[in-house]
Amino acid sequence: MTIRRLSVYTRCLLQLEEDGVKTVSSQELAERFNLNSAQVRKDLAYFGEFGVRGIGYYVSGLKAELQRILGLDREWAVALVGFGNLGSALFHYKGFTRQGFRIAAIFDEDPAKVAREVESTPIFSSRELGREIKARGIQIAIMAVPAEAAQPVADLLVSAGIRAILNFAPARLKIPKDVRLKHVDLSIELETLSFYLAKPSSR
Amino acid sequence: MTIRRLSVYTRCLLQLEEDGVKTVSSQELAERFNLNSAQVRKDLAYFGEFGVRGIGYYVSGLKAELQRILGLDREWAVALVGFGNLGSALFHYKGFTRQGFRIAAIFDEDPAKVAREVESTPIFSSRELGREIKARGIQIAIMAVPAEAAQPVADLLVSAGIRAILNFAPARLKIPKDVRLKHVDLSIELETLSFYLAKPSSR
DNA sequence: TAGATTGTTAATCGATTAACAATC
DNA sequence: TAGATTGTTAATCGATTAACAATC
Repeated sequence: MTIRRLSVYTRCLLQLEEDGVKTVSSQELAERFNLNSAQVRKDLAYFGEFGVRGIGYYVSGLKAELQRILGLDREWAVALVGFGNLGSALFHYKGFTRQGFRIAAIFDEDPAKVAREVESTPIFSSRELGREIKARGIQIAIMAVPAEAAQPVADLLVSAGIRAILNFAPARLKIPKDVRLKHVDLSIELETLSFYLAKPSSR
Repeated sequence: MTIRRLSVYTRCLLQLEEDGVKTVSSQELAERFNLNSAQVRKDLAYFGEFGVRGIGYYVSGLKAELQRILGLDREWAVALVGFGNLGSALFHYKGFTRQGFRIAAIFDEDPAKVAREVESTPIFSSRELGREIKARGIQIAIMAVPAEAAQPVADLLVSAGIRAILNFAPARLKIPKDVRLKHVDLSIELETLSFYLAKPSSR
């Protein structure tokens, strides 16, 4: 939860920096997100003393610190698995690149696509997944495969040593307990939304 | 958090039903997800008494109950805002439809796209957003617009009375406090992943 | 020095877990 | 009846908030 909030603060600091704001207090940050100022201070103090008493936090400095903590100060090599309609769009999507996630290799089953290149990014067969992931130092995978392929592909990624998955397939991945792998199932986010609408009165 | 877990249980029950399993205990469910069986029982009991003492839960019955609670027993009319590369792929993506999210209208700025149809789904100008959303009973929007368009589009959606947004734009939406609107910013999920990799030793 | 705001300790709140009577 | 497992109460744990000394 703290990490989620750090991500939110970072976005806000980027905006403040653009607006030319030099310093910001925990109170000001808290108000923007309906949080308690003590919580903001605690979140920030957890990773070091970034603030200045009587002043607050220097926007640029704090932003840089948070980006470093979140791993947004570097580029991540990403594998895109599944190069159909969705995969192709995600490849061209600027959103990932913008945050430092560079698609270093594409994987697909379709022999017609394999061994070709898109904007100088190579497309491999899923059979080559393990080798290429290691060779290219890829730690994150974006999955855009059909639901039925989701679990087999996830298993492949696990044995290739991938460490994080953003899963667009409408299936919940089952990852062995002993594997240190963080994954986000997009479909769960959607289901959460529908609950909110189905039960407008509660929470 | 309970809702997130209900979503996970539902997916598991679907699988169990396919496998022909008739009943399941809180203990069995808990083991699958590294949860405590008391927590599973509490999650389920919160919405009614679905279990049978000495037996457990009937898979089919519980699945149906959870789907109802999550609003997955009906179809939701969804607006797709932004029909570029990503928007177009999301439109053809089976994942949303599969879970009952039907794209009822598309919105885009590009005059070349407006007033056309894709697979009998009409494309409107963003100016028509308010009218069409009301006319079609749309409550959920999927945003696939450029980062700089994200906030203005979100504001439009808010005034059109939309109640949930799945945001693919790499920007964190700012929603007025008095508006009851639930939104998921996909980019925050990504940033959470990178943190996990940047700090492998902690938490 | 006076005012502001941090970092942190202690108090509060909420969520998770253990334990068990109820009951199939 | 004996065994299993629920729903729920009480105990525990962790996260949020209030309060305040430290300090710019």
